[in-house]
Amino acid sequence: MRIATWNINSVRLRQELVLRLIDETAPDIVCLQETKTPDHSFPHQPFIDRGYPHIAIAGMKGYNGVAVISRLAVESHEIRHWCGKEDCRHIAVRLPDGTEVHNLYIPAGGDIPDPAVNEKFKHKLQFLDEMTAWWPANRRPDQKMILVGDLNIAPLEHDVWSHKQLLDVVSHTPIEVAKLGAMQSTLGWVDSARQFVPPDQKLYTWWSYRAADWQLSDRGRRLDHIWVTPALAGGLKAHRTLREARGWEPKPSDHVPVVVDVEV
DNA sequence: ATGGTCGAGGATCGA
Repeated sequence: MRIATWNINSVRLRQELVLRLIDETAPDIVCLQETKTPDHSFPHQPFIDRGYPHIAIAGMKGYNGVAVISRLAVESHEIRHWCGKEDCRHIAVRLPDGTEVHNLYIPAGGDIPDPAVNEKFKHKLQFLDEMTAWWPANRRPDQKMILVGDLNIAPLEHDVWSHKQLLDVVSHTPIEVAKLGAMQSTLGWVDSARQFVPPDQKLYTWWSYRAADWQLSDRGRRLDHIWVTPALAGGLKAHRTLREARGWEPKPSDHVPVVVDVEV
């Protein structure tokens, strides 16, 4: 199976770019985050026409939103809620063979890395805590599962352009990294990109819109991830981070797709 | 140290 994840930052504005990803990489399943549209205005038809008729979405007006677009049959889907909010950050699909794909958009967390003064950061940490409790209570490491999405955390030193300068910047603070690590440990989730790109090598999936020249400054972060359970880890075959998509015209997302091949 | 740019939706808010 080939699976892709991409924070698209408005699926209506960038549906042509999603089709370009499909044409260039031929994934079986595409997971999107920040679709930013209610379900009634999600653009189903372009994906159906491309051979991806199995679509599961959880959208809302203006913010967040996740979608799974598949050319493989999907047996069922489930929209999950966290922190008492219905804010469209998690949709899971179950394939006929029992494999589950969990598509996540973890809260970004605002600017100030202090839960006492920043409600958004508090929400991010609580979201991680709730998920960390949920996985071992509801799923087993021997179940075939893929967790993808914009996790809004760059856990490793070389997942950011400057480890030192980002230690107190939300997305790379020690408390977030520790909580993401705790969630990863619950089922022994394997970080697929780092199975192919050594941890001492820089790897990013996001570059700010605010840079004058994203390529020149190259101040990126690896916020987008594909994890698999131990049951699938031995089947990992390939990984691509599509850095070039940061320059796709006319209006690139600030995130790029990550694509993984895994035997299921 | 600061400000820089996007998208949604029609003023700010969130990233």
